[in-house]
This record gives sequence, C-alpha cells and structure tokens, in this order.
Amino acid sequence: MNKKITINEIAKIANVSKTTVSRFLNQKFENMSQATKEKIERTIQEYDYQPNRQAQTLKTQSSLTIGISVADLSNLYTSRLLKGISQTFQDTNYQLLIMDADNHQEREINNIQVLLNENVDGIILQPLSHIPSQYQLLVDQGLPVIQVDRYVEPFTFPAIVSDNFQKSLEIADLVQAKQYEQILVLANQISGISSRMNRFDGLSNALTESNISVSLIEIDLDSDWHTKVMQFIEQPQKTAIFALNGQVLWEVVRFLQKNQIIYPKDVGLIGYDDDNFADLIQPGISVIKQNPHQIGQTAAKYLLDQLQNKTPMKPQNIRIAAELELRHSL
Amino acid sequence: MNKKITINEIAKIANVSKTTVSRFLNQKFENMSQATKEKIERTIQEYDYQPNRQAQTLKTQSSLTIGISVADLSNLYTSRLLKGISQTFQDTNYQLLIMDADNHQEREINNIQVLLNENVDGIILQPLSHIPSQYQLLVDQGLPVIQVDRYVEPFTFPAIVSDNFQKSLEIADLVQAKQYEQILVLANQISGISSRMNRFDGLSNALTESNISVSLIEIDLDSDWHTKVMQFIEQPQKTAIFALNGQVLWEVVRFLQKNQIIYPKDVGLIGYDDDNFADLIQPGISVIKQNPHQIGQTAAKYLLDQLQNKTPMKPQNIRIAAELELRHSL
DNA sequence: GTGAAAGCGCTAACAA
DNA sequence: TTGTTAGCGCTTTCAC
Repeated sequence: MNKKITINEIAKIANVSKTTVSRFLNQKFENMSQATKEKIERTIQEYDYQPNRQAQTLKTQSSLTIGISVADLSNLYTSRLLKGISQTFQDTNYQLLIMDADNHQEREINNIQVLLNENVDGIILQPLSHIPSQYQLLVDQGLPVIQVDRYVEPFTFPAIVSDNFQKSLEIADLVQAKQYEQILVLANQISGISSRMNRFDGLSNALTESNISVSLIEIDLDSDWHTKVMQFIEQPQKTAIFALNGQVLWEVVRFLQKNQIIYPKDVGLIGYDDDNFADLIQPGISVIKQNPHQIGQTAAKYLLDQLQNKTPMKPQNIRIAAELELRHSL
Repeated sequence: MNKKITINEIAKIANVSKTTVSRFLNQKFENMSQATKEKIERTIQEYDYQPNRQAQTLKTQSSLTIGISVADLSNLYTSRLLKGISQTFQDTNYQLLIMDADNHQEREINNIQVLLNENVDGIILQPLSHIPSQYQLLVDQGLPVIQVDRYVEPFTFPAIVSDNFQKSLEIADLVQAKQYEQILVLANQISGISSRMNRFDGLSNALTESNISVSLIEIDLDSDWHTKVMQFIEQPQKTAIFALNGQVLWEVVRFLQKNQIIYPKDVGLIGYDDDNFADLIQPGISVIKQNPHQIGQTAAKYLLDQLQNKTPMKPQNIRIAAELELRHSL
C-alpha cells in the first residue's frame, strides 16, 4: 500500500514552505521567483505528487464535482445524454458523480441529498417528480442546477429539453394530410413527465379543431392495453398510433408483428426512436429522433458557464431540435 | 446559501462533546448512556445533520466511494452493466464515481489516476489495454480491483466476463451442422480486447480440424470492408457471417438490407445482440445475448465482499453465461 | 461514560 | 518573495 506523498513532504524536499507549494498548485505565480517555481515543479514531477482532493474540498468548500441524477441509467437516451455531459467536462477539472434514480422518487430525493452532502458544485437533474416542493432543498442551497429532458413547473431552474410540443404539431399536420380519423397515443405514465405531456398536448391542441379524435393509453398502467389497441385498430376509422418514447415504440412493433397487423395498411405508426434502430425494421418506421448528446453537451456548457462566471442563469426552457424522419409507416 | 450544520454545533446543542457525537455517528454505543444516545439522535434528526464526507475521508483515508472506468459510456451494454453495479451498491454506503474512457487509452490512464486521487476504496474496470504494465499503478496501490467484460493477461485482478470462448464453440457446432463452408468474422479491432479475441479464437480453434475456413475483417480498421464482404458472399461456397458485437451486427444488417442480400439464402448470419433488438428484425436473426446486468451485479458483489471482509480475492476468471437464441438467419 | 486535544492535507490571512 | 499560523469537519488516542 503505497502511502501517498503530501504537500508537507514536497515542501520539505523542495526546501520551501507548504504555502509556497500551495501557491504553485493554485497557479499564483505573481510573486514567485523563477527559481522556486522550477524547484517545486521538479519535485512535484519527480515524486508524482497529486494534491489530496478531500483536503482541498474541505478547505475551499468546493469539490470540483458535478452531481448528476438520471431517471433511469439503463437506456440509450440516458447513455448519450451522459456522454454529452461527460465530453464537455472532459477537459475541465470537474469530476462527475452519476446517480441513478431508477424511476423511484424516493431514490431521487436520496440522490439529491447525497450529492449535496458530497458538496457538489452543481447539479444536472433529469427530474422524476413534477412537484416543485420536492426540489425545495435544491433551491435552498442556491446551487447551480440544470434540468435535462424534463422540467418542473413553475420554473425554478433552467431546462434543456427537446422541442416536444413543436414536433407534435408537425405530426398533427401529417396526420391530417394523410387523412387519419383517429390517433391512439401510447405512452408510459405521462402525468408529471413534462416531455411526455408536451408531446401529447401538442398533438391534442393541434387537432382540437379537427374531427380527428386523440386517445391516450398508458401501457405501463394498463395491463389490458393489448386488447384496447386491437379494438381501436378494428374500428372502421383510419387509425394511427403515436408511440411517445422508444421503449413503447418497440413494444408496439412487437405487438403488431405478433398479431400480423400490417402498417401502414391496417394502422399508421410513428414514434420516438431514441435508439436509432427504426431504419433496420422493414418496412421503415417514421420516427422522431432526439439529440440527447447535444442536450447533455448544452446542459454541461451552461452549468460550466455558471460555475466559471458565478452568474446565476435565469430559469428558462432551452429547446434542442429533434429530427423528424419519415419512412413508410405513416 | 444554506450553511450546513457541523458536528461541533450538534455537540454544542446536545450538550456533549463532539467526540461523543462522533461515537454516535460511528455506532460505538458500548459505553454510551441511553440518555445521551437519545439526546444526540434527537438533535441530529431535528437539524437534519449529515456528517461531511470530505472531512471523514480526510481523517479515515476511506472515501466510501467506488471508482468505475468503462470503455465507452454510450452503448446499452455499458448502461446495463452500470445498472447492475449501481443496484448492488444502492443499499450500501458506497457512492459510485463513474468515468468514461471513450475508447482512448490515455483517458483510461487518466481516469485511473483521478480515481486513485479521489481515494476510492475499490475500482471496477473495463480495461481498454491488454498491456499489464499500464495497470501497474493499480497493483502498486494494493486496491481491490475487479475487471468486467474483458481482462488483461497475465491475470492480476479477478474478472467477470461472458463465456465468450464457450459460446463460439457452440456456434462452431451449428455452422458445421448447417454445412457452411466458410465463416466471415466481422468485428471492431480485436487485438488486445479479450472478449473479442475469445470469441474469434473459440470459433477458429473448434474449426481448425474441419475444412471450414475462418476469416476476419476488422471493419473499423478496414475502410474497404464492404467490398470484401461482397466478394465473400459472391463466392460459390456456402458462407456465414459472425458479427462479434451488437454495433457490428447492426452495421452488417444495414449493409445486407441496402444491397438486398437475403439471409439465410445468400448468406448465413449470427451475431452478438447487446441491445435485445434482434427479434424485431424480420426475418429473425440468430444471436448471442449477453447478460451485462448480471456481470455488473457480480462484479459489485465480489468487490463489496472484499471491501467488507478485507480478504483479497485471487485473480480468476468468473464467467457469466450468455444465451444463444436461434432464429432464422443461421 | 465522556471529553480534550492532536492531526488528516490543504488554503489563505497576515506577517515579515 | 516567502513563511507562520489558524482552521475546514471529522476521528481517535489518551486521560479522567
């Protein structure tokens, strides 16, 4: 067990005080002779000295660590989001403390407490809850916080999200142009998840004046969704299905394949594709592709900016354009 | 900015010394009166006190943090691996410090240095390099380290991996039974990546006595791989393609679809499917499904065990069975 | 059963 | 231009 060398020993070896070494570490060269500077540099090199982070944090109350809490670690959207964040912080001094809420609100609260307790300098949060009071402890801390993918209303922190509402307007246009008569929106529980609500609301709002009906089935809450979907498809009206996220889209495709329902003949199909797999499935499925990597990058950039300039950012929604890719299914 | 309450203030409020509070925090109740115990408990509750992690670490030299360095954060294999690790540590006091090497060796080295510098108590490593000397600094530290997905030879640390070699033996049997005459193995660079090498070696070894030829194309190193694959397919021999990981499998499927090459008629196809998407593609593709979640869990469990029992683990390979799912493509 | 005091490795105010 | 000193929040030895 290699005991690590400390600032004291470096100071002793270089024949200076530890203050001077500390000045060197923090690049305060204004009043330092070239000689001592070089002497310290050499010693640090030679002994491969790295300052102890905990001691630095304890003293300065700044951990140079960014806390992240994601809703669910195990999907590609999250991976790409994290990649974007990670790349942006790559060449800074910040470390990332990534925590998974695993879609449980208590875990998210716990994550936030742990992150605060680790004295993180900023937080990137993919919020699970839409109840602002849950995040009161973040507000109290006055820490820089950026939301990603979703936001909590009323706005307390800036949020980097996809242009969910806008994309649904485009889908509404399409659906009208193609003369569909009813739309079935399939989703995981949407209540409180701003991204999903925006996707649904965009469509409903745009079609409210039309005579196209919009229905919602939350497949994770409704064990009978298979039957209901079949009923919709069997009705005489021309029906389209809109899957609000990738996971749901693939479940629907599996279901349709199993029941030999052909799209777009028997039913129209469009959905979110966070896995970029839609082009592999024949016939091609029309999808909306988000850009989680850019969402992550953007969030990280804004956070970094706040950290460096100490200027608080006003709560606002920053939208990253998703991409509509039309194929044959709608 | 809510200044956090410290052990000193808790002590003052509870009318005891901070030593006693510290004893309480560390559950040293042997010589503590019920009265003080309750008094401290109440005060801690009331003020929502959480001990400062940096101070604890500085003092005890144990950070209660596990460092993780993954090869590439942005694929599902990694996500599921991390989920398995994360779930296992969920109910412990350990935090996870996750770092992405982004497939760059220098980054991995840097990650390791950062993790050591953060005084992590253990490391889970998906190694990028096969050169043991790169990891000498880990050996020197005497830290518990577990490798996942891949290993470095000669063995310095235990490794949790898929049964890559064994699965390739099964594939060799299949290929012989189906009377293929040549196998084209498609991969990303395999040199030094034990998992990929094991997959290739298993197949080659099993077929060395047969008259089935085995060829390798590393598609990320060979910009001309499309042409070469076409040449193989056009040969009179009955050909099968074996894609050594998910990403490669999907690239091959895209390529075959684009060129209207039909499997299994024109060419047999089997590959690793870490995304669990193969069942969506028609006709069904035969795949090997790994279990990264279980690999992560297992790695975390062994690490936790070492941490708690202070017993070093002997370097060994622990294999987690992958699953062969046969469909129509081979 | 409890507390005083030293010290983990660092930074920063102040002194020289 | 450099050093002395105090202290960040905690644990632990030793004393009572």
